[in-house]
Amino acid sequence: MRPFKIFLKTDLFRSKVCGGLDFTYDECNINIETFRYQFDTMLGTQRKVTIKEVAAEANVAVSTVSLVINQKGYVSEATRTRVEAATEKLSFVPSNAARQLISRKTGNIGFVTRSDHFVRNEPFYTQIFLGTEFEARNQNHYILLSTIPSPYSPGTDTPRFLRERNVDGILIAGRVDPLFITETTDAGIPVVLVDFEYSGLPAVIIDNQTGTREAVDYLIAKGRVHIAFLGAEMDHPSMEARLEGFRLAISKAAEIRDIESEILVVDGEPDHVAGQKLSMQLFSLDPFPTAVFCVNDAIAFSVLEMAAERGIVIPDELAVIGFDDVPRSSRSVPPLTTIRVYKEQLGELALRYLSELLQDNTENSGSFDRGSHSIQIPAELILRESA
Amino acid sequence: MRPFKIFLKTDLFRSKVCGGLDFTYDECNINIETFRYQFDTMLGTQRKVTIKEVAAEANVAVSTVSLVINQKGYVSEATRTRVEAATEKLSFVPSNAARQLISRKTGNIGFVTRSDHFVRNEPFYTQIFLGTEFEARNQNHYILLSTIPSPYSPGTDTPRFLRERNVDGILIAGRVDPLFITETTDAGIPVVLVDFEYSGLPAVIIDNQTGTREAVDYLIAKGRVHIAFLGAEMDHPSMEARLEGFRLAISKAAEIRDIESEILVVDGEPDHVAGQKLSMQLFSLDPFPTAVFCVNDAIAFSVLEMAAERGIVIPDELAVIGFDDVPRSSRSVPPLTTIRVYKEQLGELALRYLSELLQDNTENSGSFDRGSHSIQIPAELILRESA
DNA sequence: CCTTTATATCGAAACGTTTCGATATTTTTT
DNA sequence: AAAAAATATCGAAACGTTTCGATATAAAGG
Repeated sequence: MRPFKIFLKTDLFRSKVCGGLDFTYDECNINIETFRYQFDTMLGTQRKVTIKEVAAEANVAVSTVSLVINQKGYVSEATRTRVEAATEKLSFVPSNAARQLISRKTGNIGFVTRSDHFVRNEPFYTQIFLGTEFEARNQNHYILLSTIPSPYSPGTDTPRFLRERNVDGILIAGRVDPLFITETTDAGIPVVLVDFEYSGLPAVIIDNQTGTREAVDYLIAKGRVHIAFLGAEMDHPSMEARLEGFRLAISKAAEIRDIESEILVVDGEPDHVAGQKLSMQLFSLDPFPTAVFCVNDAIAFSVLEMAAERGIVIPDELAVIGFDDVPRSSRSVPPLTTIRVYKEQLGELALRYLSELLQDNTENSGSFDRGSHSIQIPAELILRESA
Repeated sequence: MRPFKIFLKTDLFRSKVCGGLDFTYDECNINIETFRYQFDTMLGTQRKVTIKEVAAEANVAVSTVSLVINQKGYVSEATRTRVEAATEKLSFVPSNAARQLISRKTGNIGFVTRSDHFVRNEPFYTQIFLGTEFEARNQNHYILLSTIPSPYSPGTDTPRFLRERNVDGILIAGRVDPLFITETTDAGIPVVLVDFEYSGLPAVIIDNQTGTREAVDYLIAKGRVHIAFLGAEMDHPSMEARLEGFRLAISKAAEIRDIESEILVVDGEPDHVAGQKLSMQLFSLDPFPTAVFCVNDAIAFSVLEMAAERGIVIPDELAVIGFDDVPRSSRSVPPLTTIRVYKEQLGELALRYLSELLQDNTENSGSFDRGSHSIQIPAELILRESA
């Protein structure tokens, strides 16, 4: 809009500069942004196109362009299409940095999980992560991933995005050191837990209890009477719920008594090591059970392996059911009957939940979080050949 | 520095406002940033502390604070300590958004891998990712992860960070659709490939050939004469290199002839499906080999399983060597002798390489990339019980 | 026909940094 | 002793957006 003048010292330079442009030196009465854009492209200096160039191209003010791309306020149909054409033509993409700066939001969401969880053999948390990543695209968020060590020391191990306040909210997947959780909530950063619960914070979890109950009901319906329970890390809320589900299912079945002697648990992570210990205990049980519910697939695999070594026929002599439905479950020998957890969906839901929380936060700022809920998502019994 | 005045309409408001502050209404001759800071904290409106407040606290200009925290230019020892104290006191963290805006850099690095690679059973690429994540902290970068589908369609599947130019560089892990690679290079974004090579682009790869040669040399040294090679996806540069290493090792051994009949390959990913096909072929070989080199651990596991079914004793009747050293290798039966790939290190190195590239790019902008190299990192033969 | 309301557009300020001269002081060189 | 160079500090402009009035026109209401 505003006309401008260029003062060039030599004729040579003058011809050089204006030679590549759409207008001559004499008629430099042109929008300065258009000039800069042309000048830069002529020199090969590819600057990012900004809202200013779009505005110049569409012959409107920058504020109008802003209104168009954010779909706010009043804009006439005519200018809207004009601006959109300009945006398209110059292939304009708004600068994230500038937006962050003015909106005082980062648009980033942190995803935190324990490093040992993340690299373990079965890609459980990896799949959850991918679920959040997928949903993040819809919600126009970026995910920053950070793993934390298991005994966590605040300050030292603090993820960079937390230290630099470079996230709007944080997703915590799986059990982590409570010190980390309090560190983030103390920092005033909204948090949603995934596959874990802690002190009433918003969480997205699996309906462990119902899932387990269905599985055990199935075993009972198939006429199995001696059903063992193999568990580990029983102070984990999910594990507690699974045991609870187990007890509930058993207690409903009139024909079964004396449960406790068939509930086997060990300390530590429910991994293959625990699985081996538990299998040993299982196979020395007397009377020998006809079915076993394992608290996760890793333990079930151990049972399968050890049964194969001892020549115990599955499922005829022993029915085995796991939990999680990791990819390997479908190709174990025999394929494992297990409870499917929709991991991607878990991640998706968690992100959407957090996203909503952030929305609410800004709309009525400082409002109390209205009775933070746990969202439960159902798990599904998948029948394969081990039960 | 600049004195200011506040005009408050009522006495009540006047007392309210100044009541919580360190100074009275009469002596409002104070730095305005200090006032705002105090005022905000009084109201409980926790604004992020900015460089301005630090400057006010340390009684210097904002530019001086900037010089101190970036360790640039001339700053006297006295003011430096004063500024550092202020920074510490107010626990100031520079705003990423503002920095990005002015520096025209995002500080982000994209990590791209195929989704099926990322969620596969063995956390190979997950570990590479964690390596880059680790190094990213040192280099003050954030990692944005995105997976892409295997037949990739540019435009539709384009990761958001690429579309929005929200990364300074991209790391591509494992084989991806060439269309994606050209899309990023066309966009002028520096890229480093990890565990894959393509058209002379900078890459960080494993020394596949030497690794394989060492393994086969070891088998030969142990007196194995009939050595088979099980491979898949042989158009992959890494696989080619492994086969080349195999051939080189064999050709050096005078006592071995007729290799080709013992080189078995199938198409498609080198996963357990390929492993089963290859194992079938292997076990129908005549004369039956005394050792087998598998192009990765997944295939080796299949061999192990099928050997167990057929009662073939490992390593006595058949020595088995894999490649990758995934976590499961140490607990297979028998534990797998394999070639260890330092996955975290691979990721670390790739990030450092990319980081250097970015540095160079800005320093002498527009310079040609001086003979882009592939960095090879050595693999190590790990002796366990299968060979 | 005048007043209010809705629609349309714009300019300028703000967000929180970094960097580029400008200026002032001290030290070194001639 | 004067000139040049090094040191120290500062103010202002810039980065690319969004948002807040202001202003102008068109439509609606009395």
